[in-house]
Amino acid sequence: MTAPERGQATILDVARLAGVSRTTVSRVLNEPERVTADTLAKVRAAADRLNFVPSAAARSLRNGRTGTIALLVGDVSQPFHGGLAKTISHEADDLGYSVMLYDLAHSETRLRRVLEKLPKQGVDAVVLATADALVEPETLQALDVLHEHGIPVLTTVDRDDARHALSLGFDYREPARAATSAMAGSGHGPVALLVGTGIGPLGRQLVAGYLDALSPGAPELVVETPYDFDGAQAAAAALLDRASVGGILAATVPMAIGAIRAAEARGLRVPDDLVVLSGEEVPLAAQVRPAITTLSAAAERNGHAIMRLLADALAGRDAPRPPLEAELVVRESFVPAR
Amino acid sequence: MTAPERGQATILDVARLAGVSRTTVSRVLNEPERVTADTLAKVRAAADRLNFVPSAAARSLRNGRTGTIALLVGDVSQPFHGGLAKTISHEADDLGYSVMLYDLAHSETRLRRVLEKLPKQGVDAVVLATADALVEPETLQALDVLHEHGIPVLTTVDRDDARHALSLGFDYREPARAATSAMAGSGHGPVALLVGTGIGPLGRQLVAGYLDALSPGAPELVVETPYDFDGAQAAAAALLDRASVGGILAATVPMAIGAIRAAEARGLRVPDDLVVLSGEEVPLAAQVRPAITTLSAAAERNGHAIMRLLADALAGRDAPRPPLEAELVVRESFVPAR
DNA sequence: TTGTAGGCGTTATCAC
DNA sequence: GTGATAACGCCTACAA
Repeated sequence: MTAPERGQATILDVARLAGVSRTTVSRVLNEPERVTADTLAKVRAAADRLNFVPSAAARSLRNGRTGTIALLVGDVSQPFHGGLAKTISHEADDLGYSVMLYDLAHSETRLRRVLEKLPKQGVDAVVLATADALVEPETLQALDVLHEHGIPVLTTVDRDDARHALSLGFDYREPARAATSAMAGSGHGPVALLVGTGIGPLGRQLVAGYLDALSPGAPELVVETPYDFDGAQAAAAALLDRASVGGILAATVPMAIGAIRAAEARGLRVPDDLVVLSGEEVPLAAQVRPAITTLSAAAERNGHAIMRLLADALAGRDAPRPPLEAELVVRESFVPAR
Repeated sequence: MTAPERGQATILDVARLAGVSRTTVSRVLNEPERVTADTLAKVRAAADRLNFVPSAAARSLRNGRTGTIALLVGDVSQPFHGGLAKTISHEADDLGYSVMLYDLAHSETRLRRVLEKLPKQGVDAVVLATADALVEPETLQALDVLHEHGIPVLTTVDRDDARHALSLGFDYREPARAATSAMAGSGHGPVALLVGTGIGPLGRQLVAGYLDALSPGAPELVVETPYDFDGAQAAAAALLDRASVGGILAATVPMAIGAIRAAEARGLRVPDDLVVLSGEEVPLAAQVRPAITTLSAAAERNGHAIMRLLADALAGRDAPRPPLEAELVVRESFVPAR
């Protein structure tokens, strides 16, 4: 009974029990083909018997990699982010990686604190899944530090503020233009845009596309609201009180729901009196009434694309950006004329 | 220019640049009070200049703890789990811990694979946030291994299947009984129960409470469905086709929404023809129409309670279970008579 | 107050 | 095909 001291059995315990050297045990773990079938069996048996599990700490100390990626997300409790987290968790698992989750609560302070502790945490890559703007110089500097440490950073939305970051190369400007234009063409009246406070990179694209679509003389109705139901509901209520609005393009599905509830509270029916469109596609959009017409990429597709990019980055390959295209998923809240 | 080789600067680089020993640098990091103000400044300056960050790998190899907790969740894209993940992420951060996220997709195979790799990943604690049943012996064995390694496991719902696991000590049986009874008393007709497939520990509590409330002769309408909107919608549709139902108690909010949509598709109005109640409280419940009346603890409260338990477990303290009480949040889908 | 030295568990290099 | 040995970066007795 070569009892391992207490707690973990180490590679040495296994070696002793199997009557071989540490090196051989290590080989069985990492290059089983370079070892005799006989010793292989012996070692495996010993490892099993001792419930041996190699120490991740020792391993990463030795070879520099941790097998971990960090997922920084604006707010996991929002449906799009939740779906993204789910997909990324699964795909990371397939790639043999684990995922560290950091919920930012849309706070740049929080983001900065996380970014600053990441190099020390030791992650192999970072996925930055937020549409929030990065304004503080310290945040950018923290990103630079990650880059210096050779840790790739991927973003789910194109952003010029995050230097060195890889992104999907997807631009919402044209989709937003087309959507705004279609809503304006539905004859309900002026179209408004609901974007997150601080207007991040995604918001800027939406605003640009929205402005592109505005016919001369049409009012510019761009409203900033917190990224959730409550914020959007309040903002939409205020908007509807002060302006005549026939269509609302909301960045997220919860924001679209908020806008719809605000409209309903004012006796407006969707889509009869007012049409509504969301910039993200999540299952929830089909589950509410009226079901929400959405635009562009779903969380799963985003997640897949990001993870492919990530796999390439981790393997040191040059990443060919998969073209992501926006499509309109027509439901009840807005049915474009055709 | 004491250039650190390439990549990371180590404690030794800092020591050299500051003209002190490694020990002193380490002390500056861990026991700053035991060091002269002068050397403290010198070392801090050097560390700053080199962008030094201590290696988490080396640290945990040395002292055995990783500063990481694993969060295993049935499906993060579901609102309750998303909210839980958010809360736990924030609280863990406050405690100085990082969170590894593992989405189980309600698959026990996945769960087992994760559990088996956890000791090797090196986490300080595990939060098991799923209501799914644990049936395979390998799963239980994997839990035992964690226990042997001294890694505490916390669950969000009381379960007798997970040996050694700490849980909140909250039982849904009585709340489920009261809710069923109230719905039955509303005079709409027989009450049905929608629970997740496989009926896990939470489901068993709901079923028990449901059965408690059934008056003699009332039909037992317990339906198992996947834990999401689609599954519940289909199950509710089938149920409504084969039985006369006046009330539905659904385990989750998405399931309740699915039931409501199925009812609507059959021309039934909620709550006029049919009342609906959900066993979990999430913001979404207030955002849909009809807004859903819910029962018992919210994700944040659960998250807080779990993290308090966790903090105690990690500190080796005996954990006093905070009493969690179920409350009814009355919205549109069911207004109890009073 | 500060420095010296040894070891945490693993893998890579080099011999045999 | 297998084994000895030296790191990886940090912490902590123990000594000075």
